[in-house]
Amino acid sequence: MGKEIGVTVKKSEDFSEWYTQTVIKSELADYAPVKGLIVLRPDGYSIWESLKSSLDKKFAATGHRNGFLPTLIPESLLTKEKDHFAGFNPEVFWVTKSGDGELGDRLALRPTSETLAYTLFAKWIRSWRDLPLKINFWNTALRAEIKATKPFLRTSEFLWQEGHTVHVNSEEAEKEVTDILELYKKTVEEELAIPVITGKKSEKEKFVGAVYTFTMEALMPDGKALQMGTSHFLGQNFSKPFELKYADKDNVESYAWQTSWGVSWRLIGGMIMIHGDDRGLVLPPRVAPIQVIIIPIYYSDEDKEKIGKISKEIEEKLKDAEIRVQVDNREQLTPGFKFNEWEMKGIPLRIEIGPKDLEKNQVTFARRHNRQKDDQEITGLVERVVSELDKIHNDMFSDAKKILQERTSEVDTYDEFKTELEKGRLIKAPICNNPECEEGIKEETSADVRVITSDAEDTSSKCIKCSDQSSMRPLFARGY
RNA sequence: GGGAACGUCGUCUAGUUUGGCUAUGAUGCUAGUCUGGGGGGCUAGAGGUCGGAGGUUCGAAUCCUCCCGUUCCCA
Repeated sequence: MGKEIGVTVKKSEDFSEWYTQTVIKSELADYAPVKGLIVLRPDGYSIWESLKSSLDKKFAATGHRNGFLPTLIPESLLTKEKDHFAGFNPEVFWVTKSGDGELGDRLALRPTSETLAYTLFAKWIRSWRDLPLKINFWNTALRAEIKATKPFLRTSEFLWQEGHTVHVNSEEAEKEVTDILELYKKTVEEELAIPVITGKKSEKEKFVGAVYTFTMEALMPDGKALQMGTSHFLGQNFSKPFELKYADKDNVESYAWQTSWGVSWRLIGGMIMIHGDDRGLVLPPRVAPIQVIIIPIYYSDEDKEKIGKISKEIEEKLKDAEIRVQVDNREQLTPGFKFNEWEMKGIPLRIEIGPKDLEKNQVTFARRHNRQKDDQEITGLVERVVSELDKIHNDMFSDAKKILQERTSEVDTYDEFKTELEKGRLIKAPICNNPECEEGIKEETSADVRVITSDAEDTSSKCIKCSDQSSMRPLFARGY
């Protein structure tokens, strides 16, 4: 009876289907009429806004300012840095017409903004006094996805932010790259309760055009790793073709040093996969559009009035404490229906208020992440809600962290590697410097080097592929 | 990159094999009523031209062609 309102498959049995149903049924997003595009509904957009505001505060505190760039980039600009363009070329959408007329120079819908931004930066920067330049853009990027798309994880247009900075020297730029990575890690852990592993990308997996790329990776329940954010050291790879030069204190012209970095709504996809369960979404409290849902329960008109009043009072008090709270006053629905609906939508804390509770001057708390219920005195309720939400966040984070640790393996042979990979593990394994070994492993197992952690150096082991002396012990996994 | 499945009221769906009456049922929606501590009951009502375009035919949701979109599985 009406069970199909909820998610109809188990997370552990059909992960892909579970994910799609959870996204659509919880009303975070819906499909757009064009292939590969999704629409963010208010609950989904609200989560994005929370992330945005948290990041904006941190960006501002570290001296970054926001700007806005147009969506269209002329072909001549996009192709200026050859490797960079080659990396994006197959995914670029082109605009070739305006009305009935053909355009002379066709225009790309930006797959990323480096070339456009750096053309402008070159105009704006004259002297060392103009540096550092630290700008961030909240926008969308468009990349034609040929492969099967998935809401939030792979779509042809996605929301993201891209930061671009310009510095006088390499040291300052490289510090920016690691500072941003740390800022991202903090945001993901503190807002989304997702534990990540940070480090470098391999030469093979780095951003096209970058000198090197830092990444943070999270492990999903199906054993695949999800890249949650990247921070690139661009060196002078772009400043040279874009003539991004400045006069230093001795009035000598030098090419500037650059970084770029970004996170996208993929973070929301990661959050859904990591925390969700068979009943649907489980939202981390700090980004939940509604943190507390109050369900009034009553039998008689008299109770209805009393309970309505107290629900309203509690709502007001929680609002004063800046908690995102809502009373579910819908009269046509039974409490049981509401419980299930809000659980599917992942609301972290539910407060039930009924006649039995009122008699004892208490309410019932029901937590989404572990489904525990207990009674709470009405006196001092606001403080307890605040601490409960923090506790829920901490529980969710430590649970996720425990799982990540349990699912990280260390191996020394290719056989063990393959066995662990089939178990859906993140695997630490020694590899040599020869790029063919990394390539070969990817071809044979479809696992790649996800991240080279700062402690990954290892010259005393044997490469799992060729048995030569190893150079490092990075983390491998299959990726999204 | 390869393979498979699918598209019919808001949602899930019957009907397609073998073309033929007013396109089936449930759920949701609206109104009323009784209810209400884990997806309520009853009564009445509204809601679809069958993903789109073309074609075959006296007649197409059903057959053919193309297009659009979605899902799942394997590199």
